[in-house]
Amino acid sequence: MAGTKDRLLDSSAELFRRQGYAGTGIKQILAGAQAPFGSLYHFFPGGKEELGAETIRASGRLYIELFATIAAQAPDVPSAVRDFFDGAAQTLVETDYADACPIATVALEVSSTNEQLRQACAEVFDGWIDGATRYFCAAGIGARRARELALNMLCLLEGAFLFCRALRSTEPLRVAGASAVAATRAALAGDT
Amino acid sequence: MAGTKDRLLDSSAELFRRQGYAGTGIKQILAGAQAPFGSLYHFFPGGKEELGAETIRASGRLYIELFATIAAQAPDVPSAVRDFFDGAAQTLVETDYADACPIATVALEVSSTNEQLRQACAEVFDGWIDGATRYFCAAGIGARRARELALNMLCLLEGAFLFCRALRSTEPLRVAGASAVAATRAALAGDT
DNA sequence: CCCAGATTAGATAGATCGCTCTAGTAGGAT
DNA sequence: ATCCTACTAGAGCGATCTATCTAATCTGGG
Repeated sequence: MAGTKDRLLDSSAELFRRQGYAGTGIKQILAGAQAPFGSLYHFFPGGKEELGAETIRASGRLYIELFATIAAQAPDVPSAVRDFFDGAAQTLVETDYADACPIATVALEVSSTNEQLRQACAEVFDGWIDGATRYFCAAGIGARRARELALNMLCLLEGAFLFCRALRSTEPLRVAGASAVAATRAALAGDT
Repeated sequence: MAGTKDRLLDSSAELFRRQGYAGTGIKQILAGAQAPFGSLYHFFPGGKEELGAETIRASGRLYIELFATIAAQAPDVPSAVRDFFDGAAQTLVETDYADACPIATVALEVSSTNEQLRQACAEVFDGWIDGATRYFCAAGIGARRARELALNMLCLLEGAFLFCRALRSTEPLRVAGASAVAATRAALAGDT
């Protein structure tokens, strides 16, 4: 069995992405992790807020790794983008439209209410944007164009997640994915 | 002074978009509306949930009207899209990155936890997608293409809102807006 | 003027919140 | 064997949550 600290992070990550930060109680996190009350404050003396910040950063790292794994298996860059969107749609259906972006729900909740958590989200998002930009740069796209493509892809993905979850449909993700793939191809072809 | 019911809806709309549904307390809503406790349960016997559902629908209607107002003043369709994104960025800066999408925060929170509120969000989103699709159709874009364009524009907008708020930057909105305008032009030109 | 319905006003109930506290156990180092 | 640190365990605190309740106060029609 994984260590208690990891179980706490896993439990809170799953609950935060589904019902947000404010909507998730400490006791619910502990029940999910099968951990006693004392353990939480042993590993996270800062309480819920510290657990939240660490959960956000850990979830962000995991999501980068997911993209890297998919990209490594794809034959080319547009295929990687397509596979990433397809995989997201599949996960969405498999989890009854619960598991989309690991931190978007929390990010919107805390952006205007909790500076520490907002910064954790900002760090994760910056890492995603930089990572995607470098990935596109490595494929031969110019730096400026690569960053725009990265931002467009991520905006399309996050927006589609929002609509898919509320509408209980994968249509937004399919349309946005097709658009992201087309934009990637255009950038690779050097179109202005 | 506006009626108490409207003040309650306005107050909750402002608070929900900034800190979400679970993160907003009834007392906070009442303080914002300068209304007594009894009034809330007089106008909304269903309590917080009924107020939430009505707030979501009212906010959704207002946002459609905002787009219609901007579109009516724009000389052509791409300009309307551009002005909408520009206006969103301006509002974001003016409100210290607080006022973005009126219901996205709530939508992500409730999509997996509260079926009644999820449905209210779904209705609003459906209305936005249909409205934008009809707008693009009226400009001469084929029905299927118009719906894809509408979804892409809305996904870009919502995703950009998320990143802008967390990163405290308008860059995502500017990049996404440029992309939406380009997609609109391409659709109008009949490109495949 | 008076009555009835609409609305205001806020005390309070009962549950749940995040968190602190003390006490206990497990396991390795010496 | 003992001791020390790491961790487990959960009772309980004060605060806050949503919601209910009763009473007071408007306001328009007869």
